[in-house]
Amino acid sequence: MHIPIKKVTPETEHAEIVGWVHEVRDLGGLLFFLIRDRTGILQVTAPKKKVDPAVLEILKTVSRESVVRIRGKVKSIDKAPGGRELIPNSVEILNSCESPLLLDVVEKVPAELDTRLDARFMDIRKPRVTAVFLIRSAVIRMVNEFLCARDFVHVTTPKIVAAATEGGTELFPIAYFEKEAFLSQSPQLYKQMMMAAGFEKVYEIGPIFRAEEHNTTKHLNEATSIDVEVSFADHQDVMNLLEDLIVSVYGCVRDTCSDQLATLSLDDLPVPPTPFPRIPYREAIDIAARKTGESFSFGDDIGTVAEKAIGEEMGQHYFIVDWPTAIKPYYAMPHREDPALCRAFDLMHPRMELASGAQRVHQHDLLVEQIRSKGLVPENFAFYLTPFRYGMPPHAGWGLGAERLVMTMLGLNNIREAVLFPRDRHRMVP
RNA sequence: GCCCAGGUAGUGUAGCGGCCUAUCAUGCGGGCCUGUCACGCCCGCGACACGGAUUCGAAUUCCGUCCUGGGCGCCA
Repeated sequence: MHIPIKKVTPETEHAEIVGWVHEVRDLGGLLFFLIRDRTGILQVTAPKKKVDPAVLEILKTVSRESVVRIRGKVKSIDKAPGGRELIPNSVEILNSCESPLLLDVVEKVPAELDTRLDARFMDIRKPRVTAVFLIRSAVIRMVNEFLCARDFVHVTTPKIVAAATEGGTELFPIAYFEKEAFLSQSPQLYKQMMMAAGFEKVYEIGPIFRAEEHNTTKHLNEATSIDVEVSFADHQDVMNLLEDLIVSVYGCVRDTCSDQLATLSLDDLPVPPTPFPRIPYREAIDIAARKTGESFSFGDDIGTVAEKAIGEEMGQHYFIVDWPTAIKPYYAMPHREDPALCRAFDLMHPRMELASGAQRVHQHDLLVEQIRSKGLVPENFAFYLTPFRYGMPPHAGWGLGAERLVMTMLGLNNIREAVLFPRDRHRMVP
């Protein structure tokens, strides 16, 4: 049986490995092959005079990125990468690879993102890209573990929805038999209904769809949202939960993904310092005004320039709290003493927004009033409002963008780097 | 959606009216090489997005089309 390349150490005697031919160096009397699998790279060394001529014959014909199985004797040697190399006894080409390659897996020559995404399967073979997705996998696993450990119920809510009820963003219309339906922009309404169902703590990690024609490095038309909703909790409670989650995920990545972090030259991944500052919206726009020289009025949304300026000033993760009720969704709970402000918050990384959440309105009549004040028609989503008349507990929650979390954690320049097959304004394939 | 910048071998680039039979790197094919690790050396292969216009002459200027990147807006 083959073993992962990472498990081949200077102490190993014999090994069988399977993987891709990463690089070939023919020195004449000596052949070097670098064989790559998900876990690492191993040098296979073939001195022409010492290896079986039949093995040599196969080795001489194998093209880069072909899939091979190699058995041999492991030699401990300082000169080889990782202090060990494999002297082959047998070589089998499981599938040969065409040439030229679609892009350079060894990264001697860079490839543009567009080229990379067209040949994504091959792009992902690059150790640096593999590392990003192994870390992403670890992040998602840790979010699951973190929330399970706190008695959260994992739920799955529909992605095909009947109406554009939530407002805020454009939705993708789809044909649903003889009716029009939409792809869900967020599980918001459903996770709130789960509060009425009595689950108390729910989470979902799933796709969300936004039909915005944006063209930026931090937006996707299909993204992954980590959504949480908690009964008998307020905005402060769920902010604390979110902060704990972020710190915990960073810590776990640092502890369990050291190989991948090293591949990305991020050996010292800093865990964000806590507590994350909570700055009121008014203070945030003051900072933006001071840093940019532009003027902002209460009720203005925080645009890209302001967001950057505030992020620069803060220099770490932070929350913006006490948002104007007018620019947050109807389900955000207004402050009792000042209804112009609400119990909504955004979690910010210096580069961008990561999450937004709020204590929700749980009183039916107030919710209806707020829906009307946003110019929406309550009758259009009775399915959502009904539970509020039959014992809806007070609750709060948030939604966190998984891609943005990974992107900011690893310092990726483009959010597309954090998605296997990104969907943007112009790309549906592959 | 607006604005800007682009599309040159498989990949990444240089060239920006005639010195272009188009540069360099990588790759691929052939040759030499026993410790490479971006192996090295020699020979060769391979490209101006598409359509139109201007011009004696267009990769280079202009118009249109398609495609891409970035900034902003919108949005999370």
